[in-house]
Amino acid sequence: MRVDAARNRDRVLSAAREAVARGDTSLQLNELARRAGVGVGTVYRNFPTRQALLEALSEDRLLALLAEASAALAEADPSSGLRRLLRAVLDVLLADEAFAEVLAIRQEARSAAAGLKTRFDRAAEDLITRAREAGALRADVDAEDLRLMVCGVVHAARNNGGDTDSAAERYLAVLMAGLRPDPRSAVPRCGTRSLPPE
Amino acid sequence: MRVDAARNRDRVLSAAREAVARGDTSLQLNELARRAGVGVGTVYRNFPTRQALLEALSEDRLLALLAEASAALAEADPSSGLRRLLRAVLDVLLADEAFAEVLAIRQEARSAAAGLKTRFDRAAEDLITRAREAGALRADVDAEDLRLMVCGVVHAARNNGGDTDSAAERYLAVLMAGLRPDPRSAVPRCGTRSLPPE
Amino acid sequence: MRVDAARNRDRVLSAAREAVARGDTSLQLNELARRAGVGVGTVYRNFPTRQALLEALSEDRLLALLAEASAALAEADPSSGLRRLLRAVLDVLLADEAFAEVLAIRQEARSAAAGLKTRFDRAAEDLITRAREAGALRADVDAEDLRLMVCGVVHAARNNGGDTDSAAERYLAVLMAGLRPDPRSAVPRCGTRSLPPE
Amino acid sequence: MRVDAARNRDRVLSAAREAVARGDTSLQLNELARRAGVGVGTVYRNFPTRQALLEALSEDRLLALLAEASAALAEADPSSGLRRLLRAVLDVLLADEAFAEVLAIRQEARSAAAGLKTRFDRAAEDLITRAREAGALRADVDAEDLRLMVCGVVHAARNNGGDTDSAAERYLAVLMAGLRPDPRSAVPRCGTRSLPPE
DNA sequence: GATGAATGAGGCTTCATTCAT
DNA sequence: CATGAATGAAGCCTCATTCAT
Repeated sequence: MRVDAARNRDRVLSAAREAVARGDTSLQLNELARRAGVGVGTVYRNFPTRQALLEALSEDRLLALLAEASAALAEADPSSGLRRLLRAVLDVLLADEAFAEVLAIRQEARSAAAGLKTRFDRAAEDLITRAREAGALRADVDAEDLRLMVCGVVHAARNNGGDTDSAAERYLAVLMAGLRPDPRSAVPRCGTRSLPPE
Repeated sequence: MRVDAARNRDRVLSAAREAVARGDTSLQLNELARRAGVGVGTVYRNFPTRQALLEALSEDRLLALLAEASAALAEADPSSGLRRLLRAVLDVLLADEAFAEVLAIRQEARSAAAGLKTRFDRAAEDLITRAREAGALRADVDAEDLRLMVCGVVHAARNNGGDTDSAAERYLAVLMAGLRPDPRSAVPRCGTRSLPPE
Repeated sequence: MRVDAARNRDRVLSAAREAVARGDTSLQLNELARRAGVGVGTVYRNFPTRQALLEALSEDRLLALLAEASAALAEADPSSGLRRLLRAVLDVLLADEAFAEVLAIRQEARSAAAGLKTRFDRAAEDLITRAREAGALRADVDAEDLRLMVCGVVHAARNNGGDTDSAAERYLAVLMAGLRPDPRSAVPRCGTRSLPPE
Repeated sequence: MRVDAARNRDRVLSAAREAVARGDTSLQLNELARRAGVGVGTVYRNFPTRQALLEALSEDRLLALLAEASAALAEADPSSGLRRLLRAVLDVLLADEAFAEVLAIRQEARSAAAGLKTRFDRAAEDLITRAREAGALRADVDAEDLRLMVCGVVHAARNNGGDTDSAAERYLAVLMAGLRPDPRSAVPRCGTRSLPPE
């Protein structure tokens, strides 16, 4: 019966993913059960609350982002590593509207997703430290800030009247530019290397 | 009886403002009627939908921001004028959580608020153009982008675990830094103006 | 509309009384609404909880019992006054199964029924004191005790396999006999008036 | 495997006893299975209904009461024998809230508990007859009446706002006093036996 | 205009029972 | 025999909106 149970659980998750893809992030457990062709009780057994379902949906995403963070850390250039990670977060958020809730909202529960999020923040912190030491990142932002600002970018882009993706593109560019340490405060003298060599 | 009607409308608006100030942005018309000491029907007559109420609430805010835009345009320095406006928007959004919905969401209706928002965007556009010509602003953002990005900043700050205001402060700093034209593309030369010669 | 509202309220109460009379004391608000031919919301507006409905149902009963208590107090013989009241309580409980919940359960809410119950207990206390002073009632029971013991009598009688009423009759007789002060402790001497004159 | 089955059954019973001791008499079979560390199916096999479980739980109690009835019958004084039995019933009921359901409710099934209850009633009947003949018990109560009245006493005591045990104590005293034959009908004479001559 | 009672669809959740493994 | 996942009817309650007065 392990197999059956797993299949049902997957059906629910699939239905949820489909709903999110359709742009319906309400994730009503009853409705989901109907769509998944499964009893309400089954949904409730697996995911007692919408939040639990949301977190289950997010685990894959978080694992992918963790992998991305590792890859970013493996890059030689701290700045481009960081850029890569922010991009990756942005892409996931654009693809999965519901995921923003998990990434933005402060988790209270002791859950797998909360753990992964913490691990992700730690990985990001490593990148951040490295970038900061390389002079590529301003001093007053930490992993949580970055995470939330990317969420902010997506939030803004989604409300844009035109193309969400291209808006996100531009807003991310603004964010990344804004993350460079302030040249005025950092290297105020002309003739120094405040710019990368062309 | 015109007076009575106006007073009732005001009562509802007051109750709504109070609710928002309390952090309750659900603005349930029934509940509001109760708090305002007014029949539900009265609320519905004046504000057929939550959205209508929201927009009514926003008119003051939008007028204030319009005034702010004028003042900003009156400033000598284009860059500081722009900064001033962004700050003002941020402050209003921090003070009024519901206002973000009006500022961020694409209006459909032919409403007073929609008109004011358009006027605000136009005023901002003036500031933007001036700042861009002064080389203080990157080329790829318009008034809508700015508006939405500030909403994004507030969105991010509100989800910050610590102090919302200080987070907003930092995020706005990042945004403003990011809005400067990319020094790499600008071919900056020591002692020259920061814009490429036309 | 006051009239309409009152009629609806009464319909619900009637439906509830009918249900109780049928022996259904579950008083499910949805079901009641259906039977009363009224929207669920209407029931919930008038009686937010089953308990509230129960108490509303009880008010008549409690008023009747209060009147009975007055009448009992007006009787010359303390003992027969008390007997009369216990009988009255018993009769009401036999006629209305749901009423036992109100009479037995400790009310927490500030409700009309709670107030009436308190008033009833006070009235009973007067009877009790008088009977006690007349040597017709043992010293170790108060109004609450009497109330609960009559509930106990009904509880027992309802579970009797035979005729509930006749069982109640007998159990009440036992109770009333048990309430007389213990002749051994009270008037231990032969030749005194421990018995009423024949 | 017979051993396993028995152990499982015992686990369920233990869990049920524990629940009752905790004051939870709902005895939900699912919940019980979880607590007992046993599958739901196992619970259902052993106790198809809550009632069945209740009766299984009661067998010990009923056996104990049967023993008590024998002991009471062995006492020289009919009156004190009866008192002893009522006390014992009361104590069991106070200790086990669920047991009242078995003792009070009319059993339908052909069950072990029903049989024991009948045997108990028969044993009580012996005591009753003896007490009646000794003039210590009124004529209009039988074993079922006594059983139910003690249930009534517990019912009343549980609803008392103060200490359940002390209330039960008092109510039992009232019951026992009430069980004595009515002195008025007995034509009592000073110095004579309290029974009329046959 | 104002009132607020009425409506009832809609969403949520539990739990007794079954049954595939 | 044991397991425990699955089921879904059944109950609960809210709230946006209408409409009789």
